[in-house]
Amino acid sequence: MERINFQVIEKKWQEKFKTAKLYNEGKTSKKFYCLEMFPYPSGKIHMGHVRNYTIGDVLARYKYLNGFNVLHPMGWDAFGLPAENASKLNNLHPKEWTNKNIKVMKDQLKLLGLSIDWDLEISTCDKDYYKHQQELFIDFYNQGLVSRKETYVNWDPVEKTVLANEQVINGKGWRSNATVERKKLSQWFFNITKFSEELLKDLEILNGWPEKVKLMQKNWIGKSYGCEIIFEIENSKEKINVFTTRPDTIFGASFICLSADHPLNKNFLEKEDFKKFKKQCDKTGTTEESLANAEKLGFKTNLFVKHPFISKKRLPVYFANFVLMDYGSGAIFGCPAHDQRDFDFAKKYKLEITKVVSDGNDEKSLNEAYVGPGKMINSDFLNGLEFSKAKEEIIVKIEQKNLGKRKTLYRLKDWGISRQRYWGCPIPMIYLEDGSVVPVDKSELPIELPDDIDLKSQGNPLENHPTWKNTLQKSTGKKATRETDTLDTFVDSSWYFLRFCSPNFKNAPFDEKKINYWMPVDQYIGGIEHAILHLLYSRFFTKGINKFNAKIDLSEPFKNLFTQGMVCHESYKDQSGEWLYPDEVERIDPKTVLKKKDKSKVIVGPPESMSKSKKNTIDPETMIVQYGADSVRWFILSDSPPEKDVQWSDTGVVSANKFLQRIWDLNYTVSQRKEVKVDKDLEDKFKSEINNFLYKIDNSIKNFRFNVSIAHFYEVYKILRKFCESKISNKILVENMVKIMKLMIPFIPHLAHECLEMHKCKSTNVWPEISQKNLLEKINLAVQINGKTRDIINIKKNLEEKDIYKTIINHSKAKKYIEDRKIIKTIFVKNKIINYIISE
RNA sequence: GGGCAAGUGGCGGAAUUGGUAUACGCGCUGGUCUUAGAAACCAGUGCCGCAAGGCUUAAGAGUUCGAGUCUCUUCUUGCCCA
Repeated sequence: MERINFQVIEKKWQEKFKTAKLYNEGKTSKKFYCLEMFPYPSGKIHMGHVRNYTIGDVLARYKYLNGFNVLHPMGWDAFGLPAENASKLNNLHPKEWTNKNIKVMKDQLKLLGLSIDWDLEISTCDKDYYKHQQELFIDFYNQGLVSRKETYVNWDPVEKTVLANEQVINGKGWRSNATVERKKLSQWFFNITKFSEELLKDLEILNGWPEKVKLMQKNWIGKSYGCEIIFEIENSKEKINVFTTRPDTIFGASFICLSADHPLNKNFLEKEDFKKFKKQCDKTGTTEESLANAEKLGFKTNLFVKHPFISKKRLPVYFANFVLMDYGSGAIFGCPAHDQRDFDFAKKYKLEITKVVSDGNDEKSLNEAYVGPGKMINSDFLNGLEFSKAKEEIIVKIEQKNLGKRKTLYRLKDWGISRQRYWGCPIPMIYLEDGSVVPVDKSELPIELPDDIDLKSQGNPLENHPTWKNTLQKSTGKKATRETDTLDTFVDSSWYFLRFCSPNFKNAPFDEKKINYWMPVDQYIGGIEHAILHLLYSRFFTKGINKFNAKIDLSEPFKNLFTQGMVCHESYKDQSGEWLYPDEVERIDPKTVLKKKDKSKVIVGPPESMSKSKKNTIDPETMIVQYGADSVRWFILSDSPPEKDVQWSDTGVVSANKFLQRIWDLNYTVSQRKEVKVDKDLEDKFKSEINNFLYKIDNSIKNFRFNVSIAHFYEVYKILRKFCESKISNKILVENMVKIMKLMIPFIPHLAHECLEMHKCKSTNVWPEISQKNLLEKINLAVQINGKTRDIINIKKNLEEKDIYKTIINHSKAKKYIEDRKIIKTIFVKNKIINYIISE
C-alpha cells in the first residue's frame, strides 16, 4: 500500500493557504460572510474550538467553491478576568499573558488548515480596537442609550468587586468563597430595555435561527401583559401601585406585599426589627430562583389598604422577601388561592384564602394554589366568566373607574456594564468637580489602560492607580476624574462582527460601505451557551447603531445561526478519587480501565463535555501531530451530526487516519493504472453511480449533515475501488475521481489538494457540475404483499405497473404468495414500491 | 412545577420526510499473510430459529394498503425557565 506523510503535505499546503483568499470583491456580487464565535485566548485551543472552526471551514470552503465571495475572519475575545488571575499567579502582565496565548493559539489554528483570512485578525484588547468601542460608547451615550443608575449587585466583600450572577455559587463568591452580599452601587447601563419590543418582535424574521434559541430569548425578554392597580392606604394620602398579570383574581386578594426596598419603607427604616428583616432580605440574593425557593418571610406593618371593588374590605400590608423592587413596581397584591408564593405566605401568616377561579371542586379547601384555567366565582360582576375573559373585563373596569391602567411589562433588565476590573475596555467618561459626568472628547480616544498596574492588592486596580484617573476636561481645562470601572467583556463581542468587515479602518469603528456589502453574517456558528446574553447584546448593538447611523441599513446581525454540540469524553478517577487524564490510563478490554502507573482499577465516568476540572480533555495539537489535521477534522465531523454532542474516541481518529491513507493509496493506484479494454455500458453505469453520490454529498453539506457526507464518502470509496479493477478507461476513472476529491476539499483540504495535484487538476477552485436527476438506469423496487416486503427486485427505471407484474409472477420470491390467490387491490408507487393486497 | 427537545443493534448514528428499517463508522468474531504481534486484506455481525420463517425503532393504543416518521396515552433522559 502506498503511504503518505500527512505532516509533510499539510505543511506544504498550509503555506499555500496563507496567501490564498476566499474572496475576490467585485468579481461577483454573491457574498457569504461565514463567522464562528471568536475564542477567548485562554492558553491553548481545545477540541470544542476544533469542532467549531472545522464546521465553519467546511462551509466557508464549500461556499467559495460554489462561486461566493467568502469573508472568513478570526480574532480574539481578549479582555477578561482570567488574564488578571493568571498574572497574580505567574507575575506576568495580563497583556503579555494574553499576547503569548494568542500567539500559541494562532499557530495551533493554522495547523488545522483553516481557510481563515489572517489579514483581518482583530484582538479586543488592542487599543486600535477598543478605541472604536469607546467611540461607540459615546455615540450610544449621546443617543440616550447609556445611563447611570443605582442598583443592587452581587458584591464579593473579600474580592471587593461586583460578581455576575453566574459567578455566584450557592450564595458564595466563586473564588473567595465569601458570602455574597446585595449592595447598592452606582453603575453604567446600556438601556437595552428601550429595545425590548423590537428584540422580541424581530425574532419572527430570524428564520435561520434554531427555534430553541429564539424561544430562550423570548422567555428571557419575558413580555407579560396585565395592569397596574392603585390601592389607597387607609388614613393616609399615600397610595400603593401594584402590577399584576392576574387582575382577574382581584376579588381573591387578601393582603399586599412590598419589597423591602419599596419607598414606603421610609417610615420603618429606623426600627430595629425592620432593619433586621431587611438585612435578611439582602442575604436572599438577587436571582429569581433563589427568591422563589427561599422561605417566605414577611414584616407586618400597621398599614391597611382599601380593596378597590369590595367596600369595607381592608387588606393588611406586609414587606416580604419574595417581592423584587426592580420588577414591576415592587409591590404585589396577594391572591393566595391562585399563586403558590402567595399561598405559602398566607399559610405562614394565617391570612384569608378565597378561591375566585373554579377548579371544579369549589367546596374543598386547597392544599396548594390553583393556577389552571376555569370560571370565575366569588367575584361579583365577574362570576361565570372564563378567567381569560375576566382579565379583559376587569381591566376595562379598572380603567373606567380610574383605579389603574393596562400595562405591558418586560422581564428584561437594562444591561449593567461596569466592572471593577483592570483588564477591560476603559469607560470613556469623566467626573467633574461640580458633580457632573460627561464623556471625554472623542479626539482624546483611545483612553488607554496604563501598563504599570498593581494587581496584587484588593479592590479596583484602576481606582488604586496613583495618577491614571486624574485628568482635565479637554474643552474647559477643568479638573476631572476618570471613570475607573471598565466595560463588561460582552461589550467587546457585541460588535466585533462589524469590525471584521473593515478591521483596519482608521477613522471610525467601521466603513459603512463594507458593512452594507458584507453584513449580515450569513452563517454564524457557535455554542448554545451564548443563546441568550451574547446573541441578545449583539442584536441590541446592531439595532442601536442602525438607529443613529443613517448610512447603515441593518436590523439584525446574524441571518443564520448554527449551534454546534459539545465535544465529550468519559472521565477517569482512581481509587482515591483523584481525576486522571486520559493518557494516564489504559483500556485492557471494553470494560476494564487501569491506571498506567500502578495498574490499579480506574472508575470510568460517563461521557461529559471536556473540562479541565475533570481532566477529561484531549489536546488537539497532540492529535494533529500524531495523525494529521485532516484525520482530526475528518473524525470530529464524522461521528455525530454537528448540532449534537460528539464523543471523542481515540479509535475513531485512528480509523479516520487509516481511511485517509486508503484514499491516498486509491488515488495513487489510479494514477499508476494501465489502460484496459473498455466496456461502454460499464462506464455509463460508473458515471451515474458517481453522480448519484455527488448529489447526495452536495445535499448533505447544504443541510449541515456532515456526518452523512462522510458516510457517503466511505461508500463512494468502495465504488471507486471496484471500478478501478473494471473495464473502464483511465480518462473516465480519473475524471470522476477528481470530482469526488473536489468534494473532499472542504473536509480534508490538505489531502484533497495533494491528490488533485497528482491528477494535474487545474480547476481546484470550482465545484464539479452535478446532475440533479438520478442518472441510474435501474432501481430497486420493493414488492409487498399485504404491506409486508417480500422481495426487492432490481428493474429498469420508470416501468409501469403492468410491466412489473410479469417479472414478479415469473422471477420474484413474492410469486408464491400471489399464486392461487386473488389480488384485490394494487398500490403502485413508481420506482419505489408495489403492494398487492390479496385475499386469504 | 412549566416549556422545549429527544428515545432506532454492544456503541456513535443513517433512513430521499408516510414507501426496502438498522446505511456508514466503531467494537466484536472467524480467516489470509506473519516466527509472533502490529498493519493490511477477505468474510460475518439486530433478535429468535437447523431451516422455512417469525419478531424488532422506549411501552401501549389509533389512523393507513403501508408508520422509526402522523395522532393519543404512559415511561425515561437531556436542556432552558422557575
